[in-house]
Amino acid sequence: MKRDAVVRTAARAFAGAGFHNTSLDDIAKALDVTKPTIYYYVTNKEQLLFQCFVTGLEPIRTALRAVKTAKEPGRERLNTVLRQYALAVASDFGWCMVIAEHQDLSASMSEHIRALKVEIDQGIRRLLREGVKDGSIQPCDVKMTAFALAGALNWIAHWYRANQGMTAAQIADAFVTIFEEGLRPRPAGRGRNTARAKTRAASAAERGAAIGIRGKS
Amino acid sequence: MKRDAVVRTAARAFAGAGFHNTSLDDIAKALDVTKPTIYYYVTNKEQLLFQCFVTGLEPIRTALRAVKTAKEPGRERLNTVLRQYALAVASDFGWCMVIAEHQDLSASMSEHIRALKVEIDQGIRRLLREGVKDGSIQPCDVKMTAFALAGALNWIAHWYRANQGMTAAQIADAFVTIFEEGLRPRPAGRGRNTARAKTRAASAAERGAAIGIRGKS
DNA sequence: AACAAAACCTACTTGTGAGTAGGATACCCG
DNA sequence: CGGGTATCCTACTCACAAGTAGGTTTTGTT
Repeated sequence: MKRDAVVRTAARAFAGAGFHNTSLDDIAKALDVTKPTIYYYVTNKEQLLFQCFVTGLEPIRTALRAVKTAKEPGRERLNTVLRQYALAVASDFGWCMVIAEHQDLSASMSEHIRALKVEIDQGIRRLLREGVKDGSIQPCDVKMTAFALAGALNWIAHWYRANQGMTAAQIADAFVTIFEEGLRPRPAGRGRNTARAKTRAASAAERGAAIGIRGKS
Repeated sequence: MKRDAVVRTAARAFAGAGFHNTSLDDIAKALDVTKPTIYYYVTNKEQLLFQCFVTGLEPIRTALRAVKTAKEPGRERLNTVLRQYALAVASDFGWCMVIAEHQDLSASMSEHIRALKVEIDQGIRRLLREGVKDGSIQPCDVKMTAFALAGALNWIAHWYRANQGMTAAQIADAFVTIFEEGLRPRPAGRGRNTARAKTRAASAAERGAAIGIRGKS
């Protein structure tokens, strides 16, 4: 559907200049059409953002549903979701689903979005709880941990640019490792992933800011 | 200075409705003055945002400078900075320093902000490297770890509201613990913070979304 | 009191961007 | 070929918010 192309183009435009700094004329120009054409496919600028939102969130919801029936331990299932999460955030719609503010949406759409986010949040907490129960995850403050995970992953949308060094999948792996291992040194030799722990020590002293300005990564 | 009150009020307004959804008339009304009065204290709407930015970032920079001379191991120094970071993000200026986009600033100011952010990022990476070197931090991908830390902390600005359960300091502690321990279970008994590890298992099954909608936390 | 500087106001201009009216062209199906 | 539908256009309206012109009040100082 052409409508999808409109939404995708809008998502890229929003990600590039921000929602309020992107006029519908801009989007139209990127599509080589005029503004009324956009309105033929969508009713609102608001609805456009909403669509980006939902489209971006969808793969995460799917992943959450998928692991619900899996028989792996909680941590593995969580990791699966986190990887999909990272991919989604690094997609064209990542910016919209993460940065877009509910202030820019009407009450009803805002509530809809909120519901979707709550669903994802609860799904992650659920996996955490189950992981703790089956012993694959360290006992922890589930709520805060979910916030930390979501924050770290969401933030990817701020700094990730495609075709600049790492792929989204590599980033996902790196993050999973970081969250699994923790900063405090673990007794070496023991545990099952000593090998992996070694590969990840490749730290590059490149320039760039973790805080969220787009520059050299 | 009254100018500070203007900036602080602006910060709160921006945090509440977003930069573009906040008119200077709004800010003026919140201060019980009129728009031209704002322009008496500040030249631009842009400069207003810029000031919020710098004000919010300042305590983090200070903390980074402070730990530079400390003699503690890297992990302890990093934790100190992370705690200060969390406090800053949870402050009135948190939203501005985290969410505000460089798109809304002129080239020069944007560059200025970027420099400050790079400074903080590099400071964190430095602490990570030093921690790895002195053995207080697990070998890891320093760049990605800095991104994950910054992301998790920055995200606090999206969901934290003062006077709703946790204080900023408690959140900071929770996050530090999460990042220190990691999700993968550690061999019990050993290590120095078994006690702390117990206290943090207090997970409450409250409702709310980690993704960033403001509701019941 | 007198004067100046600081602080603040009312009443504008102006640009921009969302959204619309109404019409033209292209495409499809009998 | 003819009529209907889908797609897209030119040319507007309109509201809102940033920023300004120019004046008034308040405050401090000698």
